[in-house]
Amino acid sequence: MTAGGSTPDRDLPIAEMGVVQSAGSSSPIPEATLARLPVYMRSLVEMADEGISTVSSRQLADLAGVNAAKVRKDLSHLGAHGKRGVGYDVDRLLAEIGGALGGSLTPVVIVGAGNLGRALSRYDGFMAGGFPVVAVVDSDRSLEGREISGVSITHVDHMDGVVRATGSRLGIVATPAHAAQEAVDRLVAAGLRSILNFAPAVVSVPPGVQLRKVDLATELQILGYYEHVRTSSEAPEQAVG
Amino acid sequence: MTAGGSTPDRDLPIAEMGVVQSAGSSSPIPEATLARLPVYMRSLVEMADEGISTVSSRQLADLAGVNAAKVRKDLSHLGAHGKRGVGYDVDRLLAEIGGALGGSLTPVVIVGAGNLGRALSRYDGFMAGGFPVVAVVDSDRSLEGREISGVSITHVDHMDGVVRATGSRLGIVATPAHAAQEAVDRLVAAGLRSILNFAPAVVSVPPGVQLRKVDLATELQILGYYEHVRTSSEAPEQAVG
DNA sequence: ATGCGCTTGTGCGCTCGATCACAGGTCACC
DNA sequence: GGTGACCTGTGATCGAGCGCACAAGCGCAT
Repeated sequence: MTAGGSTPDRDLPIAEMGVVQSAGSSSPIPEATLARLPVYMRSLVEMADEGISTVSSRQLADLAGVNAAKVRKDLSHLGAHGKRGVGYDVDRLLAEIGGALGGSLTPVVIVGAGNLGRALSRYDGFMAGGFPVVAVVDSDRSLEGREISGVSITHVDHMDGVVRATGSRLGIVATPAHAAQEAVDRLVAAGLRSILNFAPAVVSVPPGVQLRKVDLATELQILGYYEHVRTSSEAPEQAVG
Repeated sequence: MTAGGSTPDRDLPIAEMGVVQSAGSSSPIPEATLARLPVYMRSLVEMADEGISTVSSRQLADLAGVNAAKVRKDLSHLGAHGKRGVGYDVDRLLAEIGGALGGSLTPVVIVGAGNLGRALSRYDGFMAGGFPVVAVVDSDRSLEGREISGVSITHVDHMDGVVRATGSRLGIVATPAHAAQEAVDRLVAAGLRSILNFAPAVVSVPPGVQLRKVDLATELQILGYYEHVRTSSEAPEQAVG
């Protein structure tokens, strides 16, 4: 592929991060499906709690706010076999989704004990989802030793030891933008391969490391755009009286 | 359901929410582009601070971590005209992106003063991005009057008045899952048309209301999947020494 | 036992976004 | 003034995901 010296507009390579290839063992679940599985899971847990044992794609679709065909196609990726004319077994479905997503507990380390870091450390949803926060590190030595919901803050210089001692497998970056790249680098150096970045900064990771981004300000700006468009187009009609 | 006799798999209608149609006045910027504009903006601000006055699509692409062609196509949606052979004028580009995204300040109201709500209220990135948090409401009366970074908490029953008094245009839902739908309903009733939901729940809104979702637990579960896949495929080689 | 209604699983066409490649325009330098 | 290096804007191609529609399967009522 254009090996020689041509390539007019070649741009930067950019480590592909669409779908992790890894050793394709069992299931290459598409990203879009992956993002919906947790939503299905929550609905299924509720149903299980209510004693419901069977669910149709349509019911699940309503609860999850998506299309029924999409639900079926999503579940087909799990090798989940529902019964035609009946539906899916709630418990079995829960087990299958749970199995696909990793099942057991996955410990998390959070970098940055500022507003956001502290809030995330205390966020019940993580623990409930099987992601206990087992470590919090920060670059501020004055925070060292302070406790957040049972976890004491460690200095970032000791990250390697903390990650090893706690068995952390997922890293969350909740630092200011200017510290994000270093935080990520340190997490990678400590052996982590999956990182969630909350800092409003573009960071790069070596190939093989999964990096996802949650950009709070950007989300608001997107909403702001629609709000802006709406008000702009409504303004002319506003002054009626 | 299944009222009529036809429509084999008709499923629910689901209020379209792909691209807001509104009165298509000036620019139907695609979602994907929209999500990148704030990233470009941050890079451009940095460049402007450094006194750089011109930028090529390639440079901007490097800073934003994307493809140069994508940058050009994105910017073309703004009617942004760079000079061939030269690049884009940084200041002008900033003005154009800012204009497209809404420009001026857009006040935000946050529902839910728990861990997450408080953290978001204090999040500098919002203010910096032009989204000052002007109101925080909660259903817990014991929090009433307490201050968070200059804003005092109001009871949710007074939401209408607070929204009107503060001129809030964007709503953020940071409640527990079970309270999310009601929070959204109240925001809509108060006249807001753009809502960002942090609660891990599926909520529905009437047509014409923009609803975006940030699902923290889901993000972790997606990472957990990749981590799971990776470790599963590496496990066989693990037991050596 | 048999028919009928309900539900799954999936092939198909469509839309959207990403990337490539190139023609057209601009500037600097000689 | 001419030439070459550089950069933008965009048409074309490609792939992913979505929704539809339907054939195949299952269970209940009779």
